Amino acid sequence: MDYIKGLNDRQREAVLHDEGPLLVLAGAGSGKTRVLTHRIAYLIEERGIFPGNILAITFTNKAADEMKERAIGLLSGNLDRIWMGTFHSICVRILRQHIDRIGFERAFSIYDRNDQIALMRECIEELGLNEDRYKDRLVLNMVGRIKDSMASPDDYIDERYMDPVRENMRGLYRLYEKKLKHNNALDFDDLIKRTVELFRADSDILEYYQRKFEYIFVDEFQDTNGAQYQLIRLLASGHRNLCVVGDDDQSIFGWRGADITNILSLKEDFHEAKTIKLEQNYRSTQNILDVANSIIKNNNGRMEKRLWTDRDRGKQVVVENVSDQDDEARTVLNRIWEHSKDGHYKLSDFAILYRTNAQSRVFEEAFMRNDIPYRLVGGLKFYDRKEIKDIIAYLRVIQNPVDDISLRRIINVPRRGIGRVTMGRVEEYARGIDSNIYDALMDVENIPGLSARARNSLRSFVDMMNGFMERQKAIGIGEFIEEVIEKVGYIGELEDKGDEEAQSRLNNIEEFLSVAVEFETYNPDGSLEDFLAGISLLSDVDKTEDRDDAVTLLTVHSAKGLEFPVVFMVGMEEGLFPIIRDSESDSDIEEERRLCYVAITRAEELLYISHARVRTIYGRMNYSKPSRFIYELPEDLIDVKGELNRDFHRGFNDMAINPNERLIRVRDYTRRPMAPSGRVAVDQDQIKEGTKVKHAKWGFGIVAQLKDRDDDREATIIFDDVGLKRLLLSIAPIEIVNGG
DNA sequence: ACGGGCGTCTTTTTT
DNA sequence: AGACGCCCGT
Repeated sequence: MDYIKGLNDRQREAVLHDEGPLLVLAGAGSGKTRVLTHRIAYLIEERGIFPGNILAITFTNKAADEMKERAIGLLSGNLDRIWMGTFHSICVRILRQHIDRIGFERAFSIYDRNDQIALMRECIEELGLNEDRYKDRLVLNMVGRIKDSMASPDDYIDERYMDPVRENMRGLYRLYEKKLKHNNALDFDDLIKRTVELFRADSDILEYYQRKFEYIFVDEFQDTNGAQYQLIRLLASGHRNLCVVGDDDQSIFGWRGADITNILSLKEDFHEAKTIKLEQNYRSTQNILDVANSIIKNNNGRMEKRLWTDRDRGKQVVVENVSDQDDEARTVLNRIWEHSKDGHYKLSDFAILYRTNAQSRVFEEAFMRNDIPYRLVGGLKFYDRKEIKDIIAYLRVIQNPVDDISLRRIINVPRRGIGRVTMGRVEEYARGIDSNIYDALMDVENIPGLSARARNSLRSFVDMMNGFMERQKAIGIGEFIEEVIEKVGYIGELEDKGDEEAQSRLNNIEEFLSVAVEFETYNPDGSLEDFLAGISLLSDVDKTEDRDDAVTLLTVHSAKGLEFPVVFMVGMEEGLFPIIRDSESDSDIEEERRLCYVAITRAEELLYISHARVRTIYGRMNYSKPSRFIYELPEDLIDVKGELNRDFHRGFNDMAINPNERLIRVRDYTRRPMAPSGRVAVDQDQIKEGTKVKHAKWGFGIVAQLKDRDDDREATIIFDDVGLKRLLLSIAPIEIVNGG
């Protein structure tokens, strides 16, 4: 049949796999998308599976679209009914149907990182906690990780050892959850967690979906977290036709809760799973693959895999030593010029990969100066612009009036004379009637202490919003949004201002309108909720327009799953890539190395790696050494331009990583590998996140975060008196405090 | 209520 | 270096 034409043996085996669970370990560029699309087509055409009974989960919406398109190319029918999308969008789709079953309303808002921060700040303030000691982002990270693993705060924090700090942490978590509920809002983590909760709460709903999804596919399985795994496990436990595709070497989202041991869990929960390895690479030259292999082999506990290709050796990988970031940009531009002037490569064949978003700026400037079109993935995002966020906040309030975070954002934008004092009174009243701001506003005549002026402003604001809610039912989304922007006075204020910035804001609003119109065209029945959810669940890659012919600038994380004929890996300096927070500690080097591996394997034909001797960070000059990863490259395969001092870095070889670390690693978050014995100051096994400790100098504190170091563990501890500190457990003079 | 001036912190990576 | 929040003067 057509579905297996041109596939290698292993790929064919995966495509034709009969019933039951299947684990495809797919090396970079080994044609996994091909396997997925062909298998889907095969199931539909040959096995007569109805597309609506297939669920395929991808990492970005773009990947879903691509997969859909490619599968359609193999089919005679269409794929309209297939469920294909990201974890988050699939969950939203389910929750919009059934979330009332677990006490939310179907019009729930979806909170992004900024909304989360705003909400957490409220919590910290409301509990009267010291903002220096309880950093919103740190608390949020903790909360997020708890949610990712499906644990509740009470699972996480042991009742027997309560103390003020721990009590506060739990209080914050609880208040945060309460506020989300109060605002009828879900954060990103909730989208997954609440869906699992829904399934656990209502077996009828679960059974419905278990029966519906006869075949389930999960792409990029190595980057799923605990909650996502639970979701898959629940859904797949009926038909057990679960096909996951992943590569442990490309696991780069550990910091976000991704748990590579899900692969082990899968083998336990679906013990009959068949494993197929894809090792033939169709993307890169042999030189590039050798370079990639020579990097990744320095990691421990891998599932052994060795990429090979029958393609040519190709050109040598070039390592460039440049003086600073401007020199780096210049060098890259010259290379691009060199390779594109004879028409051999198009601009869209080039990609610049960096470790942190901040590095894009120099390149943007260089491209702009030289009039070279580029497209920037991530970074300063369109949807992060103030004016767009304001409009979205309006729409959210119209959709879900109890969303206080959004309401507070726009109640005085544009200026309506509703200031801090007025809002203080309104919110106090809202708390008094145990309700939301919007409810309070509906009751504006009864709010004490308002000036007549403020009362009038509030009244007309509510009237206006009520009007929108009615109006929304009557007309299409594009027209509706245009009306909102107009009536709200946003355009008027900007036009009055009339400077360059205001003009660019107006243009952005114009662009937002065309997004809405486009949405309406493609989704004639789409609701305002669908529109808003669609926007908030876009990944950076999704948000970036495919410009005709432009160089792509993006982080290595964003580049996952993409490929380019020519790749520039820039900023390959110790401390930046691998990134290291402070001079004392290195972060998880193995994940950094995997990141490096992902970057290298994006390249098809040419790969340039550059490192600068001087880099300006925070406006300060820093001398930097070449990345340790550069020294892991095989000498005979690289072409070094300029000096590379091999003695310089010899020290890194001594920092060998405990070879057993990977194997010891267990999937229970609370159990961690022991550090090597000999210089253990405290029984490390006893120390968990949440453990109360006493430090010789800094007194009492609570462990907020634990991280594995090379052969040690680093604890982030919040001390009662001195606040946040980072310590290595093997040498820190701390002891565990029992009781309360 | 609002805008300007000054001090602070930042940067890991993102659905 | 730049963004952001905070304080103060209008």
